[in-house]
Amino acid sequence: MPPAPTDTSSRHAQPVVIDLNAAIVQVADDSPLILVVRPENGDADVWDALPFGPFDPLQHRTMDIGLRAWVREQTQIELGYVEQLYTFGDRGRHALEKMGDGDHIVSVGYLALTRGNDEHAGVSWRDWYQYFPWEDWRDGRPDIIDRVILPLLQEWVSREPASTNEELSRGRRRDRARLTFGIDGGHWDEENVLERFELLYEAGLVREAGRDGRPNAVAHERGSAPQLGLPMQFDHRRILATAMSRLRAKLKYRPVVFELMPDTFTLFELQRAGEALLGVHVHKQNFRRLVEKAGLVEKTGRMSTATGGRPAELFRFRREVFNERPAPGLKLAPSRSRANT
Amino acid sequence: MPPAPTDTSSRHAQPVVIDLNAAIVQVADDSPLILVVRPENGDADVWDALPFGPFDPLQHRTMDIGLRAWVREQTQIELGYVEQLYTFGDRGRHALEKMGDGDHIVSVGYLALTRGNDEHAGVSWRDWYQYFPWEDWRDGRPDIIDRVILPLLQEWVSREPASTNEELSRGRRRDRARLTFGIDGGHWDEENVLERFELLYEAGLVREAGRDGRPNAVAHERGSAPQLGLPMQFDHRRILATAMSRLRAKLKYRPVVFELMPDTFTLFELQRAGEALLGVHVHKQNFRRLVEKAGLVEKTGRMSTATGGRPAELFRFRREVFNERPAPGLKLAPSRSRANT
DNA sequence: CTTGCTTGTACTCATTTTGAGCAAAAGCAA
DNA sequence: TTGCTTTTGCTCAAAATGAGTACAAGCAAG
Repeated sequence: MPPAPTDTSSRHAQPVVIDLNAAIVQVADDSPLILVVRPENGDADVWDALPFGPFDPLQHRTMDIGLRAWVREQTQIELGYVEQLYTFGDRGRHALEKMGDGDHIVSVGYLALTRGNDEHAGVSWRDWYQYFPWEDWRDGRPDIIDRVILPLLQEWVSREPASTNEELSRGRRRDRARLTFGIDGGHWDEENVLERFELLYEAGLVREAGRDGRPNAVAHERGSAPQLGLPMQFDHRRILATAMSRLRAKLKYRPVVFELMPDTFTLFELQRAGEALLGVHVHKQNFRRLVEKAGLVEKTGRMSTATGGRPAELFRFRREVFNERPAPGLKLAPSRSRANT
Repeated sequence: MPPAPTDTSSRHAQPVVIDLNAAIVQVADDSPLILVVRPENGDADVWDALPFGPFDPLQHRTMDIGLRAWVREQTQIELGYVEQLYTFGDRGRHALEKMGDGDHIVSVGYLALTRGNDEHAGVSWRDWYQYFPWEDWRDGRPDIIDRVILPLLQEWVSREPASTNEELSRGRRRDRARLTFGIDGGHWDEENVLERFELLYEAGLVREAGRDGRPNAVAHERGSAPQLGLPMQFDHRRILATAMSRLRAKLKYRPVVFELMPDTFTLFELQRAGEALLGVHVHKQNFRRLVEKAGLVEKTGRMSTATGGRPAELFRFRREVFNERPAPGLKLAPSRSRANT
């Protein structure tokens, strides 16, 4: 077998430790829930964290296996769908407060889906919109956007440094705000969760931004820092944002919702789950047309009477789609009008 | 600032070394080229490798920066677009031949795009279809598929173990072959580069599969192992497959082709570049309708006479699209008929 | 300097897909 | 029965898509 062609002289680079972070998602009662580790003593100064654990290549052949192992240990949860998100060297630029020169940590973010699971010592499920209140448009445009975010972003836009290196960057801040938050004429794209969070971070509007020396100008001027969603430890809210973006995108071209659904469900329940994740409403009749035409579900013959109106047929996921064609997802297009729930 | 909530008792996990692997792509003369490191002495037994280098968190703040640094050093190339692909613990299951228990390597794959660049000591540009001959459908279905791959896959399908754990896995192999290679009735999806490579790997049909003890049954029975594309060192061909999949997908929803184009170009040149990457042909008139309607390009007023027929207008990329809407890509749908080139 | 060859560019047209609304069906409760 | 609620079936216009036809504009050979 051939030897490595490039010389490996610089192979004795700083050894690092690998950390696996998991955004574990569940949907219950129309709410997307995320598993977080919370301070035992209810200390409000201690922020929530995503569960994480080390990766030991000696014990586990792959990182996926390692992830499943410590999640099982820490939380008793057996993960279903698992997908790698992104790897940050030294937790990316969202560095933690201060660490010795000794331990360098590379963290790998994961998205994992699971069906209904109860709480367990030390961990709890939280609606992910508590961390991202501006991402839930199911009851119309969240007013935290107009009340808090936009004014603060305006300030940030107007503080744009006069001369920047890059020629084209004039009005760059304004453009980014318009694109990500869809203000004046722009369109809200529910997939841009990460872009929006990064914008808020750069603008110094989220609590986490205070840590790495970024001047939280706006907040300080006002004396009272606005709280834009609950903060999380390290760069965990960023990882959660990545997970949300990825999941919202994937939903549309791969049948991942079903990983979050019980065995049987009504079409409307399925729709609600999708909407919970996307944070928008879709047109009901078109939704069922889509799902049925795509052959994603099949009737069970049984009915659900818990609807409050006409009983609904219970469906189940057609696993066969995997063997038929490159399995599609729910091409959910948010409905403009809120007419048809 | 808050301390980590989960106990970090197991923090002294095996330290590892981080390797960054880059799939650096360029398009020239209708060929997608990939930068590889080749044996100095022309030794045929030494396989090509992707350029790679270590990541040292002490020297570089982020992995992207580290990547750019050693690429510049090793190859004099200044990378433009860079995107992280995937991280393998211990190079994933495609382990290298044998390594001491000491050094555990985690490798992070990257996709990078660059405009025309010349060769340089130790590295050279190769058409990526040399590694994946079955992926180029521009001159119709490549006959390596019918001549070599399908017969071998048939054998593999028929060798499917009679009783497997999973209930549903009867005929699993047949289904996978049908889905990924689009045989009998299936549809060829040019994005499934990785899935196809993994299938061939599992079936023991690529040279790399021999290394990790997988019985290369078919090849051995026949005495002459068929060569399905050029092999690469380690799991580099897998990384390249990942890069191709990602790039082919991204092309359709983000304006990444332009990272590979010269300053000005004709619409047909743009089309050829897209086709080279996708490995399929698209309908010419519809292509220009798409590109112009999407506002991706603008006229320069100048003409190109190098067309061989009527001179073509020269266009340039409209950078403003980035500031207008979530910048779109070329929703290239392969044309069924090969009528309109 | 006209004919033929090649490629660019402008339109057209049928089919599908998409977004949105109307209306009947089927349960429950007053 | 009469409302009220939700499910489900269907229609319809607008937009997007796939595939042509036709003509324009250069070059080269005769």
